[in-house]
Amino acid sequence: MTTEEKIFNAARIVFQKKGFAGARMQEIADEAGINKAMLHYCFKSKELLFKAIFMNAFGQLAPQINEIFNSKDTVFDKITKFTHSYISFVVLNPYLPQFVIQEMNNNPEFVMAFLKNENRPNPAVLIAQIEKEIADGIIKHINPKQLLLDVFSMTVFPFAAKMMVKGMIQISDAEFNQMMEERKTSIAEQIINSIKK
Amino acid sequence: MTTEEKIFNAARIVFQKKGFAGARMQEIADEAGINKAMLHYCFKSKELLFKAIFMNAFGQLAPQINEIFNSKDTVFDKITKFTHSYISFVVLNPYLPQFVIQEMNNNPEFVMAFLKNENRPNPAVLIAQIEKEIADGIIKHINPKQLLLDVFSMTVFPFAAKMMVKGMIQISDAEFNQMMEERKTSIAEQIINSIKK
DNA sequence: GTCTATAGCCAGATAGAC
DNA sequence: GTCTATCTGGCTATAGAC
Repeated sequence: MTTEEKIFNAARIVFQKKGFAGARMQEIADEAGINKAMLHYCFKSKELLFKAIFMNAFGQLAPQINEIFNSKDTVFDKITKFTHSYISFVVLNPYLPQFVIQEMNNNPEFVMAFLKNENRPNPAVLIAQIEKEIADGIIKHINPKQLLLDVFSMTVFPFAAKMMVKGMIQISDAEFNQMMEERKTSIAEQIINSIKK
Repeated sequence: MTTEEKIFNAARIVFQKKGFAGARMQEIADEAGINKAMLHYCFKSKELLFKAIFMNAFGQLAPQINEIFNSKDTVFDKITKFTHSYISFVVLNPYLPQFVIQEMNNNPEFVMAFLKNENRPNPAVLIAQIEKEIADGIIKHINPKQLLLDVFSMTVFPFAAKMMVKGMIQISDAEFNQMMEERKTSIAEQIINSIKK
C-alpha cells in the first residue's frame, strides 16, 4: 500500500467519524502511521484532503443507485433490489450515510458540486416509469417523488441516526444488525403492499 | 430579554447550524450582540453552553412524543397524530433533527445521558399496545419495533437529510415544504394501509 | 519521500478596568 | 454586569535536514 493510500484510508476513517470540523490532521497522521507533514506533502491542505474523501464517498454510493434506477426492471423489482443492495453495502460502511448527510447540511455549496456531477443519482427515468405504471393501473395514484422519498427514508434513516434509534427503541448493536437484516426485505414488502393496486 | 436569554438564543442558532465542533464562540457573541467575554461569564465554557442547548433541544421533542405515545388512542390514531404534530413542529425548527442526530453520533456519551433522562421518549407502552392489537387481529403480524422505526424514518429523515433530499429529487424549498405538508397525512395513510388486517 | 522543528494563526478562556 | 485587552494552547501549514 502506497503512502498516499494509507493517508486516504486513515482520512476516510477520521473524517467519517468526526466530520470536517471535528477531525484533526494529527489524528489522521496517527491513524495512517506516518507524520503529519506527509499529509500536507501529499494532499496540500485539510480542505483538499477532505474533498477527496467526500467525493470518493459519494462516488461509491451513486453508481450502484443509478444502475438499479436505470435498469429494465419493474418498479417493484427496483425497490426490492435497492433496499437489499443499499443495506448490504452500508452495513459494511456504517459511517457513510451520516457523513454525507452531515457534510451536505454543513456545506451547502457541496450540493451544487454534487448536482453538477454527471455520476450523481438521477431519478428522472425511474420517476417517468412510476408515472407510466400508475397510468397502466399497476400502481395507485401517488406522487412519484413521495414514493422515492419513502424508500430512501426507510432505508437510509436507521443508519444516519443509528445512535438515536438505538437509544429510542432500546436495542443493542446485535439487535440493530438483526433488524437491518430483516429490513432488506420488509421495507420493499411494506411499500409495495401499500402502493400496488 | 435578559442577556442570558440573548446568549441562549444565539447559541441555539449557531450550534444547530454548525454543530459543536464547527461553532465559534465569537459567532455566538456576534449573533447575540454582546461580547465574547460575557459568554464565559454566563455559561463558563463552550462545552457547558453546548450541553444546555442540546438538552433543551431534546427537552422540546421528547414530551410531545411521549404525550402521544402514552395516550388512550388506538395505534392508528397515534401514528396519525404523531406524523402530523411532529412535522408541524419541525417545520418551525428545521435544524433540530439534524442537530440532535449529528451530535448523538459524534458524542456517543450523550446517548447514555439521554437514556437516563426520565423525560426521554419511551415507546414501551406503545409497543405493548401494538402487540395487543396484533393479537386482537387489528394489525398484521409485524415486529412492533420495525413499525416504530418505519414511522420515525418516514417522518424525520427528510428533515435530517434535507440538503441531500433536495439535491437528489431536484426540488426547490417551496416544493420541499409542499411535500412535507402532504406527508402530514400521507405517511400515516401509507403505513396504516400496509399493516391493517 | 519522510522526518523534526517551528512558524503563524486562531479560538477558548481569563484578567482587570469601569 | 459588561467591556477591552491579553494569555495560552492547539491546530494547520511550512521550512529545512536527511
